[in-house]
Amino acid sequence: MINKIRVRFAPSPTGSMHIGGLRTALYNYLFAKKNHGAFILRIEDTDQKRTVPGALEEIITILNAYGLAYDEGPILVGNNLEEKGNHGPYVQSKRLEHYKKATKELLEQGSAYRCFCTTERLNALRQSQEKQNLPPGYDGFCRNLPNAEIERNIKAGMNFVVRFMMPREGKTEIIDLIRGQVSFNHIVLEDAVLQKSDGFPTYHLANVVDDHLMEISHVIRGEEWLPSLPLHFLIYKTFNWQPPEFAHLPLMLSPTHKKLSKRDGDTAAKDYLKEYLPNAILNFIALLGWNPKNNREFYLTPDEMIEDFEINKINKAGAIFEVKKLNFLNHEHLKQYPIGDLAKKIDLKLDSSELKKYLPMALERAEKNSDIPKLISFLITDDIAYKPELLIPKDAEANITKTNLINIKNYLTELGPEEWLSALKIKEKTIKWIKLNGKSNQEMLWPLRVALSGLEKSPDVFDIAYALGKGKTLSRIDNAINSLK
RNA sequence: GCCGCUAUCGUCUAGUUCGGUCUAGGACGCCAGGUUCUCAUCCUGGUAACCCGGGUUCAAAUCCCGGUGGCGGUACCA
Repeated sequence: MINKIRVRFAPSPTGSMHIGGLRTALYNYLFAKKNHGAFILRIEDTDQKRTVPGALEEIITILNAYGLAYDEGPILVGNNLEEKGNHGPYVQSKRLEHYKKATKELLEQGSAYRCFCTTERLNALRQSQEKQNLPPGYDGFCRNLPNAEIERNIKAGMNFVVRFMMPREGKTEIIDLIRGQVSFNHIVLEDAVLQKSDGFPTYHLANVVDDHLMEISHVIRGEEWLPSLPLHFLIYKTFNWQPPEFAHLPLMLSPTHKKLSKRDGDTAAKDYLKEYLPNAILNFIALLGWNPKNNREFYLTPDEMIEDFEINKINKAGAIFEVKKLNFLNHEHLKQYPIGDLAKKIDLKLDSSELKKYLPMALERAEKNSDIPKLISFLITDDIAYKPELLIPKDAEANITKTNLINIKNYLTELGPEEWLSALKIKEKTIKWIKLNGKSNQEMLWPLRVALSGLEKSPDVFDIAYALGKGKTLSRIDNAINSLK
């Protein structure tokens, strides 16, 4: 029987969660759900110096905000950090004894060794290798120290790291779920540090030990880890552990083809929440590097992606993060978002009847969330400032326009309450009336629309009139008439 | 430099496993036309790509060889 599918998202709490990290989390989530497995959050904070206070809390908050629920990992209960799941703790700094034990075992079986080399020696070594164009890496100086010397050094209180005893020949070949077979010659691999002199493990050791202990079946992570894959694989082998399956995701690149960085705009997953709907962002980044067989482009929620998701349909090459498509997708998502929720999200202080009238006009046009308040502001304010000349249609004259507006006002005043019940009713009646008077839509409707909106470009004139209601409509026309000399 | 990964329209991609149905399809963007009082929506059409050079073959985006470009790694960071 096949073991249960278990995947993890394992960020470091070293700052704001990157949008690329969010995509890694998404793919892990989709893979887990697709296979009825577990999605686990693990925090990799083995580097004490780089750990940022509050970053862990932000990771949890962000994952929640995007709706990527995990089955196990640290959770926030109020302001308190707790955990769920029975493979914890899920924060690496609380798992030190596991790594210590692993290191000890490796040392005892001779698969790792203590290295007493100083930073100075290591730097000098690197420099000379660079000068000679040699492959960089540790030269194995401490690889075969006599036991007596090791004892002496330890007794003398010398600092040491623990290095992996990398085989000097052969190669490691691994099937990556996305890339197929990848292979690495051992000879160019160095004896990587497994345990730092402060007693903390490096990523390499901690990630292998934890993935094993947490029974992770598939490691889905960024391509930047591919070069250290053979090391990880060999560590599993050394322990005689069953290695998980691996999938290395392509990177997300900036429009300048570089790794996505601050210079290219927002990189933090939380920044996008300001301008875009979470599901629109997820829709966008999911398709950046993955595409379903059916070529579907629109997913209202991540859960709609689950059925279509196939990990081997993820692309190998890096994808450029082009925000134009995100704008388009956000527009599509906006149109389908429940109006009440949306009002809450962008903090619109309007009652529900106003929302029902106003929002559809904005949603037809908005790409970013912040476009919405801008698009309906002319409806809310009583102070619409515009140049009177704007009222006059192309090739028309001021006095005629003024007369037209007066006629429209009189006509609308007469219009009964049953016509004011919908934009469509107002429209049908008004279009007939204009025709009956031998006028063109342009000479009548343009001034009306500007009078009501104050804008050169705006939503449909009848939508506006209906949203404004009879009273406001008439008073805005009055203002327009008065502004024309 | 060394190691690894990678390469189809401006961008995201389909097609590459099993060579012909690909004068390379879709989406975004952009352009034009239609609908329309303006904008947006909607509809129609257009724009634009197989990294380069050899080879195999009746036939190559697809197979082989050799280049080149891009990205990643090269830490007691992850």
